Amino acid sequence: MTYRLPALNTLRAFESAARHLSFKTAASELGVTAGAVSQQVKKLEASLGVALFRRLPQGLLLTAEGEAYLPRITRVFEDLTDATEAIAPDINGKKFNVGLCSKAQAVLPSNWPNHCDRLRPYVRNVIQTTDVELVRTDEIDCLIRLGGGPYGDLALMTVPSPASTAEHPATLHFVCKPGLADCRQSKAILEDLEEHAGANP
Amino acid sequence: MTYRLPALNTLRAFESAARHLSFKTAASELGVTAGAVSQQVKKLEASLGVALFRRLPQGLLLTAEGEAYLPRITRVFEDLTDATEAIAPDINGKKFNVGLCSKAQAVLPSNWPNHCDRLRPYVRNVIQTTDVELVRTDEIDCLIRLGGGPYGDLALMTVPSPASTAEHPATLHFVCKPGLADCRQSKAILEDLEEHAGANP
DNA sequence: GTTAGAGGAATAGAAATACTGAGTCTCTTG
DNA sequence: CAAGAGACTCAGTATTTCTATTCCTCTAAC
Repeated sequence: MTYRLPALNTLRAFESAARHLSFKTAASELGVTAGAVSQQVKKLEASLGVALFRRLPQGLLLTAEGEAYLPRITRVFEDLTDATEAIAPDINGKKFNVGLCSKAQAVLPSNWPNHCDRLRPYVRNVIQTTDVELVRTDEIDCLIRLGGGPYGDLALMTVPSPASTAEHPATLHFVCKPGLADCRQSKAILEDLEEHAGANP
Repeated sequence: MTYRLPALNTLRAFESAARHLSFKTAASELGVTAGAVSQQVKKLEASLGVALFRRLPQGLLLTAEGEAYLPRITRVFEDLTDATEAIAPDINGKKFNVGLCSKAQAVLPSNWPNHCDRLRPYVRNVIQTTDVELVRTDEIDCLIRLGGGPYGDLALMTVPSPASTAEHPATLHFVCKPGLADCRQSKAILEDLEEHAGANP
């Protein structure tokens, strides 16, 4: 059985762009530039011989075909994710090595991340550092700092810290590679930070 | 939602190799060399951190993981094919432009391919030619000849011709690009050739 | 109106990826 | 033992993809 299919990578660009109705947002989700997404989508449309988006000056709209295609493609990616996790659980389930700077540590519960059970499945170990380079080299999966930056090509998510005052503004920075920005581990940690930041005595 | 997935092209290599339990056969199905398939599969295994094949001197076997993965990946490709055909019927449904050499014509029903309705959905038109180059340039999708070759990088499938005798051995050659070798159109035409070759008065 | 900002399109060049082709190895077959 | 089949490796090449920049259109604010 030969499957005559569009280039598979172009489908990822379409799926993300269609969900967000924005090439720019899709680009940041995929960790590439908007131009790359635009090119991939165009290539997909050309290979299908069908327009999937309507480009309006205000932004994107899906055509009828794009509307019909999106849920099925999303479904395919979900199935693929499930199938892959079934045989290679580590691909999404691995535990994070977390970098934590001492100033950030100061605004977190003293035994973080063991203050409760929630982060246990997601965190392997925590090392004390402020070095963003360790994220780039994969020695740690994410870095939590109190302010700082900029971080260049890495993804930054912030959590307002209750330790922040008018005189001493402070925000927790969660830095990781773009590909990890939206995974379970990052989400769990961020959610926890949001809840517990400032809970320190 | 960010999907953390293996490189999608490596999945095609795996799917094909696993179905055939042969890198070489998979390679010819995909229209590349065996080395390319081998590399792609290895890359997939590395990214999953799981061995999918056992390489025995006698050939390939699937590991338990590969065994579990194959049907789900096949399913994903089928779903993808269905979804794609739903919005872009031409991707698999286009009609072939067929090249037919006069000698081959002589062993086919006189009004082929209109001798019955079966090929109507698959054939747009037929031109008389023996020029393989037209296949390479996409001016025709397949070429039917009585013997000949070799055809280099193109795919060849043969049908024994009843016109063949001990003195004059003859075989119908069906030549197309590798990617079209296993599609519906090719299958329908080949099946028909098999049935009707030699049916000419 | 004019101006600033946001988002998409187009392009050339750079970077990453995939493919080929030749040579090697092992096992099977005659 | 020789020949053949199939998989692996490696270097070089070809192709694809991405970036970075520039341009364009429309919207919104003044």
